[in-house]
Amino acid sequence: MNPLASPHGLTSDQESVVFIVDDDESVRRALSNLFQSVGLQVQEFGSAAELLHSKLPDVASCLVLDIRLPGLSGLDLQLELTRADIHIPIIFMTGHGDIPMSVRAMKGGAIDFLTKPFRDQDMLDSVMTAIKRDRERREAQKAVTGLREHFETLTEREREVLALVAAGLMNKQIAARIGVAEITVKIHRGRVMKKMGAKSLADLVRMAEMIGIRRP
Amino acid sequence: MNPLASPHGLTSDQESVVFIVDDDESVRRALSNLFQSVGLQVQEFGSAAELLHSKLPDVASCLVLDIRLPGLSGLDLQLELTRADIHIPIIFMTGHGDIPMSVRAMKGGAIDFLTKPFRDQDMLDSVMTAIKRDRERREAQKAVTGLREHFETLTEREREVLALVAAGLMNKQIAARIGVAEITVKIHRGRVMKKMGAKSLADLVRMAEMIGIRRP
DNA sequence: GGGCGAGAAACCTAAGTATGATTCCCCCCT
DNA sequence: AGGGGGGAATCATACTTAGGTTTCTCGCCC
Repeated sequence: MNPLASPHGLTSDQESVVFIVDDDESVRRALSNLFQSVGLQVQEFGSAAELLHSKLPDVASCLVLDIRLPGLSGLDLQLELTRADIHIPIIFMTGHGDIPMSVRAMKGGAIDFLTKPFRDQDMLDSVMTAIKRDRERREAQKAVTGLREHFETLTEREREVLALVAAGLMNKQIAARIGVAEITVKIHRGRVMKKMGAKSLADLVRMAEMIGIRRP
Repeated sequence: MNPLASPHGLTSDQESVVFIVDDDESVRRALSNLFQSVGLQVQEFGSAAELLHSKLPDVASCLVLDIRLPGLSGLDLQLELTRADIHIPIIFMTGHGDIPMSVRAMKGGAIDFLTKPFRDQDMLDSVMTAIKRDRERREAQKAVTGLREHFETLTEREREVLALVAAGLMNKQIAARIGVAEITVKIHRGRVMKKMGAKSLADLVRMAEMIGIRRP
């Protein structure tokens, strides 16, 4: 049997969690069962504050959120998370929502907005989509973060040289621009390549693009 | 007075059109007046088919679409346009919509989904956002298209060399890979630079990224 | 003192630019 | 049919410029 398959026969998405936020325990229980039945891990919260005060595991995940919550509403929570630069995909559900609410949620980047009662399969589809998106976002993020860490080890001069190299200037032009000898530029340049772990100039240019280095 | 300002005192967005699709002429008339009052150009259609059969001007624009239309519905039209790879921003309006409709529209990339009656200012805000987005999309598209045109002028060999150069290989490595002498690679490479209009290797690498050249 | 920036000298490799020549293939004209 | 032109690809030779490394030396500042 495929070791990646859950005991239920569906593939478990290697480390992924669904966070459920709903003040109704019976709803949480039902959703938990649903998600666990397909091999997903689950974590339950009774309010937005509860979720905000807990530290979320660093794995692909998504939020299943009731619009109406005690304290912060679901939409408020979405806004808070966005402001905190936490971009976990959100699936909203509601029994008494309206169109402006759903539009606001979707504009805010929500994956879906389900009206109760919804079909289990619809919820599962949305959760799977959300987790897939989160995994992709995390992978992209991880690459950029790694690059930024390398970038942090550069000295001011080296960053300056990196920017000019990535802009396509020749060593002698860079030297003239920053007022040093060409040989000095070569030395900085070599160190930049080593510190950034670039195996070629093409590599370095792509790295500069990824961490958003603007031409000076 | 600022030559970019319209006679109404609001800045006219240099060449931009709003396409209105609604089967109710009085609605179209009212919207036309609204948009023209802020210096926007307008084009009206009574049905989805009417719009699909007309050739749209090549300027920043957006669609204001009633959900309920004779023939193809607004959502159907959105789907058709997406399938035809036409990504003009869409603003929906409806008097009798529901949440699933709005969610479907937003998932499909709509800018907004307004319920009648809406405030004029809300519609104008959405239209401005939509046109701004379209202008940005067009500019990005134009750059890529220009690059692709240059790419089309390359011979097979030159494209091969371009891909390997962008991947960061040295001339001698490229030569070995494709089974020619290093000098030949240099010649191809020089021609690639000229034909693509790249002023530096960094330039060329970015171009390759933009037109989506995958490392072989 | 150690990290950082700057630089000199020497040396080597990589890249880029002619010039010329050959071959192959395709198309057009006589 | 035959001939010519031209684009494309290939390679050689020769030369110039750019890029990169190593070693060593200063000066500065914390």
